[in-house]
Amino acid sequence: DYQTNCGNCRLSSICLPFALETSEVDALDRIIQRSRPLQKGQHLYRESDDFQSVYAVRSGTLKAYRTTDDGREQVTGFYFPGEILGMDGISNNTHASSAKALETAAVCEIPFTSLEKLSAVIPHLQRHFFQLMSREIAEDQQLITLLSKSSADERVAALLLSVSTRNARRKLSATKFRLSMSRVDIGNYLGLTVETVSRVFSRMQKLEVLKVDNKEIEVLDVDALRDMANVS
Amino acid sequence: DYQTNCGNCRLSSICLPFALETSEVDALDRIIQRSRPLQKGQHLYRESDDFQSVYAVRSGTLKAYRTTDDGREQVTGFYFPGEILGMDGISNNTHASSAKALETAAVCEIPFTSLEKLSAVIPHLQRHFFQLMSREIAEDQQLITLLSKSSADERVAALLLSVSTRNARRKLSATKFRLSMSRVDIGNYLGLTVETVSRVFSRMQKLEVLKVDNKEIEVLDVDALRDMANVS
DNA sequence: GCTGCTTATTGACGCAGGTCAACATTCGCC
DNA sequence: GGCGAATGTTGACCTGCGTCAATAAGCAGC
Repeated sequence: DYQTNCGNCRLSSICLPFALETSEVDALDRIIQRSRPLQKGQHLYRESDDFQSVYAVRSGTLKAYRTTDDGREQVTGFYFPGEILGMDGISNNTHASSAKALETAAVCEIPFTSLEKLSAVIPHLQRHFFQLMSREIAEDQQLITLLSKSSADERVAALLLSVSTRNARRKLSATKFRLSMSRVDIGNYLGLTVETVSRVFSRMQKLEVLKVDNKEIEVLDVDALRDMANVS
Repeated sequence: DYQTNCGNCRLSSICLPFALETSEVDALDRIIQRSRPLQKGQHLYRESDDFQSVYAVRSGTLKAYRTTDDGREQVTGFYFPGEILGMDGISNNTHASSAKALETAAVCEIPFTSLEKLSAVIPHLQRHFFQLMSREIAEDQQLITLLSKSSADERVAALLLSVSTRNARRKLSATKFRLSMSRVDIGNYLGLTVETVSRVFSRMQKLEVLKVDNKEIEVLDVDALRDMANVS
């Protein structure tokens, strides 16, 4: 099958609580389903699908988005390997957003009822999922602040720093990476138009903060980028 | 003391899972702490306080906000009776936002470690808190969409409809109510300036969608308001 | 390689909402 | 009830980003 188990998964440090014992990891492993990879553009789930599972990204990137009442799309997040998505579906037993692969991607499916049962007997696991959801709330609130208060430059800088940090966590380069999402998706996520995103990239390149070659990004001056994002 | 228990609380339909048995409600009651009311302007908790508890609003209104790196404030939510706040603190054992009373307000304090323990033995309760957190995520995502895609008119209309709905849930008037938050807070929450909020209210009044008398709002034409908010 | 299609860049222009300023109203406090 | 401070309203002006349009660069399929 597609990958043996959580015990030898190098993403488990991001995805699982530290404190699990081997027997507990095995129990979790038994409920997790690994299926064949999604192709670029394929959906993992769609808005208003029945909610069954949450998903951990094994490889590739996904975007989550919801469709507004007037038919437009709002990207609500990007998900990288080790990150978990689908938790917004728990409240109504219906997915509140859709999730689509931005490139070939593999996920671990975690059936939620099994997870609940297991959580009741593994306190660390229950705690872990409470924490994951809480983190998602805190992150959404940061995005809210970004959308409500920041300029185009600040928004783009903040996204780049976020991608950079998340890459570092997976032992990838924090300064040189490929953006798997299109400019449209970036703009949509940040509440900007494609044109504005493109202009910000150009400006940052002119200021020698970035080197931009289509989706390949190199951060030349992290401090300057931090300044632009207004973070300490 | 301040209110006897959850069993006879008329907000329990909003705040608790339906399916709890009497003995389970009693168990919950035993961990909940009810203290004296907060005065207007008083804090329930502050950003970076140790996280101990989540809180259910018993009466009054609170606002949650976080302070940005450059010292400005971002209002992330308003909390009405029956609603639960503080869940963003779980992930770091530190509150990610501050909560302040907008008027005299009473809350039930729910110590989180006790809640976790109880959740492990009352499946409905565990489920309920997963759902509450999931709902918070879904609501934040709606706000994200609002901030990212909507005009000033749409934002204000959406907020008014939200307040209206939440009033209705508590058997209060859906069309005539007092906004406990200031124009500054509304603007801050919606990513608008006070002036813009004020102008939108004036415009809606001129269009006979609302009657505005300072904080007293009467919705004269719900359908028009829904149209302005772009919802079906 | 070429062809058509999708995605990205750049420029010119307009407007929704921000900013600044003056004034009005409300509210807490004595 | 009166006073001062905080909050809300309205107007005039300005600007950052959206819109529209033209062009360029990637990319999949043949």
